[in-house]
Amino acid sequence: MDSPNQHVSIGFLMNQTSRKIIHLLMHRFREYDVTPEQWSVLYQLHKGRGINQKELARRTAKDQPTTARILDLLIKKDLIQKQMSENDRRAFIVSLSDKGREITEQIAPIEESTMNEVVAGLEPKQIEQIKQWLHQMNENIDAAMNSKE
Amino acid sequence: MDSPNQHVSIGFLMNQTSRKIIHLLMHRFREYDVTPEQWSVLYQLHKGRGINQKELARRTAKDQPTTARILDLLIKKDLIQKQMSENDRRAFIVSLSDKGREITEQIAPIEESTMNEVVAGLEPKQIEQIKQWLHQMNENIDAAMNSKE
DNA sequence: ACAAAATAATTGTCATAACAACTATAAGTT
DNA sequence: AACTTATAGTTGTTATGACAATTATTTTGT
Repeated sequence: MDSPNQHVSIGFLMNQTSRKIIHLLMHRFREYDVTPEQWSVLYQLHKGRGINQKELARRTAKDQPTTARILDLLIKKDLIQKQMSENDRRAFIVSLSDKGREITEQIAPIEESTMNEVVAGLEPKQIEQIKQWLHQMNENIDAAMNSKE
Repeated sequence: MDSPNQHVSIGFLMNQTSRKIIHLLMHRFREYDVTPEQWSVLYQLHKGRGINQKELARRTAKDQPTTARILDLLIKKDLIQKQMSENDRRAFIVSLSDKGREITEQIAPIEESTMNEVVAGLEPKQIEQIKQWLHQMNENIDAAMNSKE
């Protein structure tokens, strides 16, 4: 706990904090045998129906292979199912199983209260401010990636 | 680019931003055949001499197995070397090779300018503010992990 | 001094993530 | 319609990260 915070790069700190959040969520979700990344997929499926894998990958900000592998695990656990799209035989529509819906609804409040613990001591306005700055950084990164390549 | 930023959890956003930063750095470092995580190890070795693996793991905020595996890769690339500690025959002292030092010094300004691009549009005071809030979250998470387990 | 506990490092396993290559299907172009 | 290009999804490879178990050494407690 020396925390020489001033001399640490913001990139390093963000990476560290992000990993710690995932780590904490993993602990809190452990009894449901669902990881935070798996939960982010379940959560998107709970919010919006009739989504194919590509769209799901976009909404969870993962690439398609990563999404496909998470879906494999979720199918093994009987939390979701895939059905072939009627319009496009290349695509699959992914949806929650009954068990998946049940678990998602159980985990949602745990995720919410855990994230409240993470941002304890910060005002709602400050949290909105961080989000706005993070969004700005995201745009900067997109611009940097596009300019150089 | 729909960016419905208000409805996205701060955990999700931080994770996404953090991954994008790593992704951008990876591109910028690619010609040196060094990943951002490998670079964080090289950087710590450049800052402080005579460090063993455990201490290096602490300073890079990685666990020991992850650190050991990164070191294996860096040894294969001839960027570092390990020597047995004289005081403690369980431990190894890790240090940069000449090639490692050279590459580290070449990459350092690239990392710095890339991170400047990432935070473009943010005032130094705002960046300090974010770091402080991130630090606060880190402490909250540590407290949460310790209380529950 | 000796047994027990702690510590430094490694190895194995699984999940996530990026990237490239591939298959199958769809959309476009002529 | 045939040919080309684009798209949805999968699979393989490598790196990172968490965790558990193991080995070798050191420290502690008596």
